[in-house]
Order: sequence, then C-alpha cells, then structure tokens
Amino acid sequence: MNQVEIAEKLSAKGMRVTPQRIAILGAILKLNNHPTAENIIEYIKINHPNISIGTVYKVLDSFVENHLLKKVKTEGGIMRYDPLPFNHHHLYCEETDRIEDYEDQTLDELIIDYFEKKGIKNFTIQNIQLHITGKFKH
Amino acid sequence: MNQVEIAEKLSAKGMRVTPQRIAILGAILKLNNHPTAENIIEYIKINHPNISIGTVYKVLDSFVENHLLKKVKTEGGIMRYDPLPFNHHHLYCEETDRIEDYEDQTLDELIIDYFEKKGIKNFTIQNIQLHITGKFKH
DNA sequence: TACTAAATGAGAATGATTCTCTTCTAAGAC
DNA sequence: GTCTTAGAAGAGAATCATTCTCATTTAGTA
Ligand SMILES: [Mn+2]
Ligand SMILES: [Mn+2]
Ligand SMILES: [Zn+2]
Ligand SMILES: [Zn+2]
Repeated sequence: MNQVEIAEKLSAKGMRVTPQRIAILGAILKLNNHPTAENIIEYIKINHPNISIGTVYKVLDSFVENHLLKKVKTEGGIMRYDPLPFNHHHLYCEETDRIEDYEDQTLDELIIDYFEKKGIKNFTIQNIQLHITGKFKH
Repeated sequence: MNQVEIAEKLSAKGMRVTPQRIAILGAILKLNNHPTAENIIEYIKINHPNISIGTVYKVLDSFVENHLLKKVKTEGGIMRYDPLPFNHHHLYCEETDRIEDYEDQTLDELIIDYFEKKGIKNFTIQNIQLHITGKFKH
C-alpha cells in the first residue's frame, strides 16, 4: 500500500491526513511483525526525526478506534499493533518475538459449529480467538 | 484448600513456607477471578497489614516459576494470576473485568485432531489456547 | 487567504512492576 | 533447643511503557 492509498484509507474513515499518520500506518504494514510502538518510532525516525512519542501513541489509538488496526497483547505486557482489522488467529513463537497471523475458515467453521451445538452455560459468545504457541521451523 | 494444604503444596515444590506465601496463594484461590496483584494485596492487608508490594510480586513470580500459577494477560496490560496451572481456555466478559475458566476436552480433541491432519506450514504447535470474548448472562 | 477544530511536539506525570539493599526468618545441622 | 545461613521479606527508589498537559502548528473547509 503506497502513501496515496494510505491517505485514501484515512479519508474514507473521516480522519485527517497527516504526514505522521501516513508514516505510522506505512511503518506497521512494512514492519509486518505486529510491531511495538517503539519498533514503529525507530523505523519512522529515519524520515521523521522530530516525531513525538506521544503522537505515535495517540495516532495508534486513533487507528484502533477507527478499526484500521487492532492491539495485540503479549508476554511482558508491551502492546503490539496488528494491521489486520478483522478477526483472526495468531502464532506465537516460543523462542523469538515473532507473531504471525493465522487465518483458517474451515477451522473457524468447525469451532463455531461446535459451540452452536454445545453453547456455554450463562455466556453469549461474541468472538473466539486462538492463541497458538510453538516454534517456527527455520 | 486450607493453610496446611497450601503449606504442603509449597514444600512439595521445595519452596520455603512463609506466612506471606500462604496468604498470597490463599488469596488467589479465594478471590477466584484471576486477580491482579493489587486485588491480592488489598485482600491480604486485612490479615497482613505490613506486607510489602515488592514481596507480593516476588512471591507471585516464584509461584509462576514453580507452576503453582499462570499469568494471564488482559486488555490494558495489567497482569492477572490464574490458580489453574494446566492448560485451559478463558471466557472474557466484554462489560466487566470477569475472566472465567473454560475446560472442554471434547473441544480440545476436535482442535488437536484438526491440526494433526492439517498442520501449520513451518510451525510446530506446542499449545493452543482459546480466548473467548462475550457476555455473561446475569 | 483566513478560520478553526483537530493534530502535533515537548516534556512532565502516571502507575504497574522491578530493583537494591538492609533486616529478618525458615529450615536444616548439631 | 540453639546455631547457622541461604533465602525471603520490607522499604523505598528506580524503571519504563504509556498517558497527560498545554502551547504551537496544520489540515481541511469556506
Ligand atoms: Mn522462530
Ligand atoms: Mn458479566
Ligand atoms: Zn494479526
Ligand atoms: Zn484460568
């Protein structure tokens, strides 16, 4: 996604288009490993040496609010950001900090069918997310 | 689980038995909602008014190390503690801070079977945990 | 070009968690 | 029961990711 496409995405959400916002969304798409705010700042500083840390956090929040991103919790409590705004699963590498997306409609249907039949007592399911830990083969 | 049973559990793990440790493990079992460190401290202060916050964190870490507890990440990055040391799933209430355990062997088998057949390219699965969000019916 | 609500930058504040260091104590040896 | 000592607890400072405040700048609109 280039800068023009990113700008269009922001406009479509009724958000103002700023150089900082374009850079931050571009960084997340480029970095492609559910980056932390710090990862993003480090990456952006090359072209935006004066960007403020507070701005990065505020922009990230506004993206989450506007469903351009989702937050991802990790061990250690540092927040990471996910450019896939729809529901999907994650593979967590045990040895490294890599988090990869896992999408699988067949599996989703299997699980949804199971819960439609069985249900959970006193609970209405809104969303199911798998947190798959393991190791990537190199 | 009474104090003697908790003390035995600590001894069995080769850990020293202290009044603080007994109180903290007792609190987590009693509170029964995957409490935060703060929840635990508040609860314990009744009988242990001089307990130090640092001690609570250190004790919790030692419990996690010794597989008496597991950590649970939540929205907002505040850590919570789980008295079930084996793998299980969680129900997250959208409206409140309640987290309930969900165990379901049939579901686990369904999912394990699925992945045994299909696998994930370049990834060895170690563990699968469901993060089920929704609403509790009151 | 001028206007204004919204966004940014700089730095202070926050707050959960960790660290440091001194004092205390649980558990084994005698 | 007393001694010994590694390990645990207490007090408070430090850390650090994130949030807040407020003065300045800017995007979008007229
Ligand atoms: Mn790896
Ligand atoms: Mn509820
Ligand atoms: Zn993702
Ligand atoms: Zn649990």
